[in-house]
Amino acid sequence: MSGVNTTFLGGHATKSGLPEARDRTQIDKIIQEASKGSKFYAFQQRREQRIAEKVAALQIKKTQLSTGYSKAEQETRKWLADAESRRILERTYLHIDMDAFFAAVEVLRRPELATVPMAVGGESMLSTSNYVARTFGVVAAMPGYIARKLCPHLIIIPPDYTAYRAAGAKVHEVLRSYDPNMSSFSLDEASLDITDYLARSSATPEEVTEELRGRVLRASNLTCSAGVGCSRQLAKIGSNVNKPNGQFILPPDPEKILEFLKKQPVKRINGIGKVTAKILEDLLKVVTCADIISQATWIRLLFSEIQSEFLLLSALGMGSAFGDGDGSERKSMSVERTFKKIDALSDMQVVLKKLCKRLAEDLLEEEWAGKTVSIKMKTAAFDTLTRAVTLENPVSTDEEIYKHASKLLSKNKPPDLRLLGVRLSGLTTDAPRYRCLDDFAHEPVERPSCPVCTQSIDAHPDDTLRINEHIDKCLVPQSNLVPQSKKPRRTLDAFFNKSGPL
DNA sequence: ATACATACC
DNA sequence: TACTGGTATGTAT
Repeated sequence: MSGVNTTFLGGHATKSGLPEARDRTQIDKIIQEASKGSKFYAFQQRREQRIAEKVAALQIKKTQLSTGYSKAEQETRKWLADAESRRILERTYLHIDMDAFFAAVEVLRRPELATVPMAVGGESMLSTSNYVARTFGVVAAMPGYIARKLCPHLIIIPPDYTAYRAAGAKVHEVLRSYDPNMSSFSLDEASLDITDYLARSSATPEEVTEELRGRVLRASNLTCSAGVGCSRQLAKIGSNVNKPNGQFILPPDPEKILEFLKKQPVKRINGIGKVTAKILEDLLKVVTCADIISQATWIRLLFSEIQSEFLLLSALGMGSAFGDGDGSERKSMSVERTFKKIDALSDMQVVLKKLCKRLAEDLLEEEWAGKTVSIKMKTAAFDTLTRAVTLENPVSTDEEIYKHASKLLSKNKPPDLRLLGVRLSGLTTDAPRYRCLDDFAHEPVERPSCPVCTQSIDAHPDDTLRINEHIDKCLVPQSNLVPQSKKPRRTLDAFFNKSGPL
């Protein structure tokens, strides 16, 4: 093993293929040189080692299971036939992927950037690059300083999310006219169910997609690529086929679908990343979706049921891709920051406090509270540690979150850190508005007492509005006209702030 | 419930 | 000099 695979160094170009000014080996060499000797490089080496061990363990498992293979093969055949019989071809999905989105928005403002290598991001990380930069091997998720080694003339533009949001909103508006329930994964990608639209319009999917892309272009001055298929997953894979500024229509025909997937590398499947792709290749020589089918028995024998079912269904083009379902509620909220290495607990606490404040602000905006507080620590060597506590009652203020987070930190303080994060999960919306009046009437409760006048307040302990009204009156006795805070919790928080840490 | 790993943009 | 941040989910314990 000569060095870390550049796929693990942020250099991989699984993105759309343009002719490259430099060939792949040359690019890989430059990335290697730029990374060698860094802590990050060492970390990736350890990571690759771990993956190699995992593959070795699976290889042993494979030899041990070889006697049961033929029986398992019968079952696999049955499983595949059964799955095939349930294929759904009736709905039509369209996946939209904006071309080099952030970079394209920047080009709108500064057209001269269209013809020079340019990327959006910072010295430590790039979000995207334009197509000129890609010919140098400069891609998203690559550190800016490495990108400069590949392309010394690269122009790096700091991101302007406000502009991207505005551009994204224009695009979404167009998309919603094709599917009002359109779900967008991010600013630059969206999945539409266009079955109803097609039924109404009597135009072909090709025509509708051309028209849609034309409308997106006119509304935003941005180009996009589109894929159409009978599942969201297929539509998404298809959107990559004729990128940029192109489209691909996959007919709802099982034979055409399988023929299309045959050539697709497994890495194209949403949910298969570089680790899974490497394990599949090293263990079973699986590279394409067709390989998944031909190795289906081993996949079922060696991987978990969830994992193998996902892989096989995906390879058949029947995967229920992410976003297929609900689109549901948020499950957690978190904040994390990377910084120059720190060693002292007190410095860590200062950062942690800021993170908690930020998290509390974000929580307040959507009125969430949560029962599980977690912290995430990344050492200077890039090892990640997480620690969590689950509480009796949901919390939402920075003081409460910090109280638990800092306990977790001091109990587990690593020698050094390059990143800290706080997360709140087990979320509930903390407003008492879902309680009906009956709850208040029947529950025997203790009256809360006022921290100012120390008298008991004639209100339920959850009734922060009335409690705050009372406290406000005590705090400002000369005024009868107490302006009602829209966010009652704030008043109480402000009152107790003095006793909080820092 | 907790820790860790993988994935996506 | 320098390798993100936010969210979800799968796996193992």
